[in-house]
Amino acid sequence: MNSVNLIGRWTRDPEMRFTQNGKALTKVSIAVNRTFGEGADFFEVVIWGKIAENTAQYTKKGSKVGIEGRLQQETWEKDGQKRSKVVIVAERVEFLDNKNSQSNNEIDGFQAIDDDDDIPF
Amino acid sequence: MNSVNLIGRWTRDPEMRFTQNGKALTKVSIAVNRTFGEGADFFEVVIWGKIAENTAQYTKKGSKVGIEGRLQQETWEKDGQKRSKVVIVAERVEFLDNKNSQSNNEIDGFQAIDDDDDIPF
Amino acid sequence: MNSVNLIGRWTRDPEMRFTQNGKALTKVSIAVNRTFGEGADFFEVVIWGKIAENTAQYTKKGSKVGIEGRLQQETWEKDGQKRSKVVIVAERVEFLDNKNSQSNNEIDGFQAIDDDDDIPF
Amino acid sequence: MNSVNLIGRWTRDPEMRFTQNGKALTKVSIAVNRTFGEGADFFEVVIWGKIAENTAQYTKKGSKVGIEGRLQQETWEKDGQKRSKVVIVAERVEFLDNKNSQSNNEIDGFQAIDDDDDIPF
DNA sequence: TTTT
DNA sequence: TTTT
Repeated sequence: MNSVNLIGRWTRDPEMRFTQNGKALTKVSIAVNRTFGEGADFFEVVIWGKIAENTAQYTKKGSKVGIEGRLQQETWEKDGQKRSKVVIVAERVEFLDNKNSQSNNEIDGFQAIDDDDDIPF
Repeated sequence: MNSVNLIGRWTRDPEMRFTQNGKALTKVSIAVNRTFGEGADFFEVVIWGKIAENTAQYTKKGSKVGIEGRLQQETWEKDGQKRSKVVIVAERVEFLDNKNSQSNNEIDGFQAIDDDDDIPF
Repeated sequence: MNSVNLIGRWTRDPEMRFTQNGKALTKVSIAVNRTFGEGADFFEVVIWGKIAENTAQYTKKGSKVGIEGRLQQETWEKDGQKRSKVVIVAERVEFLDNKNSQSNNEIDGFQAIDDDDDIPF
Repeated sequence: MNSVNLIGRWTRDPEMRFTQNGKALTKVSIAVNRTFGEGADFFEVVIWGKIAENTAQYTKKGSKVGIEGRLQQETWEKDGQKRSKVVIVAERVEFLDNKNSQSNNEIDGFQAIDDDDDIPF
């Protein structure tokens, strides 16, 4: 079992690229406010596939999102030394902003929740 | 282990009362939209203590919230028959609405996320 | 967002059948012990596909499992009255028993954790 | 919202100390097997208070546990450079081993699940 | 209806 | 009984 749930805001614009296999990969980082008003924690988020594309297209720095995913340890070498860090692989991303939100029918794989009264859900 | 995380909207105004022990108890129900735009699921939510008071005071029918909690089975008797249902005991409630959101410093036990554009990211 | 994580034991043997579409569907219920030793909560669990088959094959009444999934509201009519209940749709099931545990290579879609003493930690 | 749920095994003995405030603090790391049998991810875990004491006393390297908690970013300076890493602050720890498991009445704050048939639950 |  |  490996399950993570967060609500926060992107601290920068999501950056999407396509891997050699043609799969979309978006990287972004999230600020999660602490419960008792003392600052935030910042985590790196990795998103694959259609959700990666939607996130890059419909959200930006400052966007509020809810994410469901799992923790992953990324490892690499630098100067002959093994390094590692923890990232969140998001398997679902939910737009929580007014401006950016879209209907579920328009954006595949997203669950948008709107605040505007004039949007025809 | 017993952990639940939801984002949705209250389907009615939260109803708060105080138990005989003087502890605040709020009951409300939440609509959680499904991932692929086909309707919603509706769950009952129970909240205790200071968070119960804040929820009753600062949210209402239609308010968007994120909740962390656990599943609980409530049992009772009706017409001599045992009945039971599943409710969510919310241990944290996060306001996700513009209108209702307050700073973490103002509302004890809540993590509010503002939609203002002046966030220092 | 709709995410549930539980650890508990099946209170009865998992019952599997195939739907008209040929998809495996397993129903079972789980007992989740409360944190402070005062009894348990009982929830219904629904599992689809290959995981449904594996659960039916490799677990039974009393088996200890960890499950990741989501809450779902089931509705039906009885005596002309609308009835509804909450079930957990398990998207991952992890075997936590010695006897039943199998390697990840043997059972597709499962993450088994063995109790053997020869783990290379 | 910031919620993490993991099942895995300690990769080393939990190390407990008391902070200047007299609060118990246990550090340990966990190996979480991946879903499809390809290795594991390793995360650092921090535990406070009574649960920290129980974890240090009743579990050891190789112990299987379920943890509920939250993600936290730890930051420090090294060689004048800001460094940071992600750790899991465990708010609940559930013993999943036969050998180590104890009844809920004996160990405060733990939910133990036994595999032995001869333990009088 | 309930697991250990 | 249901939110947007």
